[in-house]
Order: sequence, then C-alpha cells, then structure tokens
Amino acid sequence: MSPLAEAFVLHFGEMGSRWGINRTVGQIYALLYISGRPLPADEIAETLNFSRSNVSMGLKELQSWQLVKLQHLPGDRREHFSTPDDIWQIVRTLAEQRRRREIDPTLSVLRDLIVAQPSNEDERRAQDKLRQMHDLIELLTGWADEVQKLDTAELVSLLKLGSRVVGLLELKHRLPFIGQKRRETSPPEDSAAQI
Amino acid sequence: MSPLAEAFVLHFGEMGSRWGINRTVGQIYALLYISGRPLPADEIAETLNFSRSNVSMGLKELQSWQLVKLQHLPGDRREHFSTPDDIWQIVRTLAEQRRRREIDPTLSVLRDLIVAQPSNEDERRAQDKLRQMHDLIELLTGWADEVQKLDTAELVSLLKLGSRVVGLLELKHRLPFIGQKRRETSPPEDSAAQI
DNA sequence: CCGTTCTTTCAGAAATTTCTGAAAGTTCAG
DNA sequence: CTGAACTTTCAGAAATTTCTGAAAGAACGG
Repeated sequence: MSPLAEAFVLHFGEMGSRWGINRTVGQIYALLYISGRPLPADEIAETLNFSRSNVSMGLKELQSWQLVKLQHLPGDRREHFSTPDDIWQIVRTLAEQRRRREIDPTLSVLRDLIVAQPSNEDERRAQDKLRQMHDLIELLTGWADEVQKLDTAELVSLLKLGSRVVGLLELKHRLPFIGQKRRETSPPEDSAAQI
Repeated sequence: MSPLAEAFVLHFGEMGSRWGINRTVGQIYALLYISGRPLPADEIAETLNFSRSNVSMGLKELQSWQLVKLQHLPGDRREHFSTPDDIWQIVRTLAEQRRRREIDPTLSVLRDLIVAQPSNEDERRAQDKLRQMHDLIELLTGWADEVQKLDTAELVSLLKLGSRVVGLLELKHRLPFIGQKRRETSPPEDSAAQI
C-alpha cells in the first residue's frame, strides 16, 4: 500500500471510531474506497495486517450497512468487495441507514413518552421538552427525506446556494404557486424574466 | 426520577454510545436536558447511580464540548450545570464542535495528501478519489456554515420548504440578482405578484 | 488561618469491545 | 462424490474503555 493510501486508511480508522464505527471496519472501508477496485478478503487482511476472520466480521458489518457490494470476478472463486464509485451514493446510503437504525427508533421512543398521560406538573414540563426534541428531529429528517429525492446535480446546486436561498424564501411568500409540491409546468420564461 | 425521564435518559445513553459518546456522558446530558433546571454533580451521581468522580469526568467532557453551562445558585456553594433552553442552540453547538474536532482535521489530512506529488498512476487515481471526498466535505461544511448564520425562524422555514426549493432554483437562473449575497432591497411587490 | 464542603485527579478494577486461531461450514471444479 | 479453496462462526485472549474509591486540591464561611 502506498504511503498515501496508508495515511488515509489510518486517519479514516480513527475518525470511524469517533463516530461509533470500529477502527477495523473504518480501515477496511477506507481501503476499499481508495483502492477503487474490488478486493478479496484475504488481500484486505494482508494489507491491513488483520486476521482473516476479523476482516470477515468487518465485511459482514459493512454489508449489513449496505455500504459495500459483493461481486465475483471472472476466473476467481473468491468474493470481492467494493464501494460505490459515486461518493454521493455513499453519503445517501449512510444517511438512510443511520436514519433507519438510530433516528427512527429514537422518534418512536419520544412519541411513546409524549403521548403518556403526565402525572404531575414536572412530567408535563418534561414532555414539553421531549416534544421540542421530537419536532426538531422530525423537521430535520423530513428535510433530509426531501433532499434524498433530488439528483446529485440538483443537490449540489442547492448546497452551493447555501443560505442565500433565504432571499428566495422572501420571494416565495409573494409567489404562492412555487411552494406547491414540484410543479409540472413552468411559468412562461418571458413573464418570469420581467422581474 | 420519573419513569418518563428514566426511559429518556436510558435511550439517550444508548444512542450516545452509537455516536461515539460514552453512555455515562449521554445519560448525564439527557438528565440535564429533561430536568430543565441546573443540577449539582452530586445530585446527578445519586440520580444516575454513578460515582461522584465519574460524574465529574462526564461533566468535564461536556464542558469541553461547550454543551453545558456552569452556574452558581444563590445560597449554594456547589456548582450547578444546565443545558441551553433552546434546543436549536444545542444543535448548533454540536455541529460547530464536531466540525472543529473531526471535520476540519480530516479536511486538513485530505489536503495534505492531495497536494503531494503522485509517484505513479495508481497514486494519481487515489488522489482523485481523495479530492472527490474533500470537495464533498467542503461543500457540505460550506453549506453548514451558511446555514449557521441564519436565525432559527429562517432555518425552520428553509427546512420546511425542503426540496421544493429546487423549484425556486430554476427560477433563480432567470433572476440573477437573487443569487447575490443577501440583497438589501426587495423588488417591488407588484411586479413579483404578476407571475 | 482553620475546618468544612465541594471538586478533581488518577491508579487500578471492572466492564466492554475488539481480535484471533481453530474448527466447522460452504462451494465448486474435476 | 471428493478434496481443495474459500468463508463463517465462536470461545476465549487481548486491548481498550469506562468506572471507582482514595487521596489530593481548591474554595470559602466563619
């Protein structure tokens, strides 16, 4: 492994462990990403100096997150693993999986606690705080859902626009039709150009 | 502690550990949040059944993240800790801190690796993948920076709008002035209403 | 200045997580 | 079928993280 790849793999492993992913799994993923070609488990084990069984565990974990693809290369019986070529796809998968595993269960817990009958003033106030958290998470995930639907080019434009989109927001209040779903028809170019 | 608060604290502790925060620290934070009043360390220790020293460690950690505020209550020598009342403030702090501790160092590593002279075709290709990751992270954090500047009301509008903002985006290409910073003057109401 | 109350530090214990080798399981070419 | 090549499982070893009690340190009222 080139020093470049090695530095990346090591850093990624450290970062993984700060985000609740174990170092080994992080390194395996980083290696697959940087290699850019499908690798068999034994090659991963050799490169990273992990036991073959450790790599097997790590790949199993990554598969359960749907972060790696398993494939067979012609003339080789071994299973090969790779990451998507498109890094945006990786981000989408990560977001989707974290949501399914952590956000949704949390929302469910919060909802259960919020609907319970409060038995005193203190509980009523506590429920109010839970409701605030629930609403915030729901707002964020609702937004994330919407954004997931966009194709990459649209998403990038949106991100580049950043907070300047707020300027558009003011406009929206005077242009009610824009706020509706995603309209099928555009207003005639010329009339728009009048503004 | 009410069963409601307890359920929340326990869940939050579990979630914390999936996000690289230790369970104890997660529980302490959850307790402070749900209590909604400043608590002294010994009361936290008693409520959560942790040793006093463990709580001290946890609070130190939370302080280093700037997630809790230390304050003194009149007539009590003990230090009391609390979370911000505004949950959006909590989100902002979290985003800011994670960025400072994890994102920025990662960008720095990626940049270092990208500028190095590739010694062969494989390294050149690897650098390209690193550049893709770098650009993606930079785009996302740049967006986050912009969004951090918004006040909560603006941010909420933006989130509620979700992907429908893309409709506005198309419009933007025909309304170049909107894309500039944040304009000082609005176009006349009437002409906008024509569309 | 005490002495009391409160807080922090830290070495080692306890708990948890990660990792490994050995063995069992699976697949497939011949 | 058979056996070689490959993969998974899992019990326990190793490493890491978390947690505690004891002791030291700091703050403060009197």
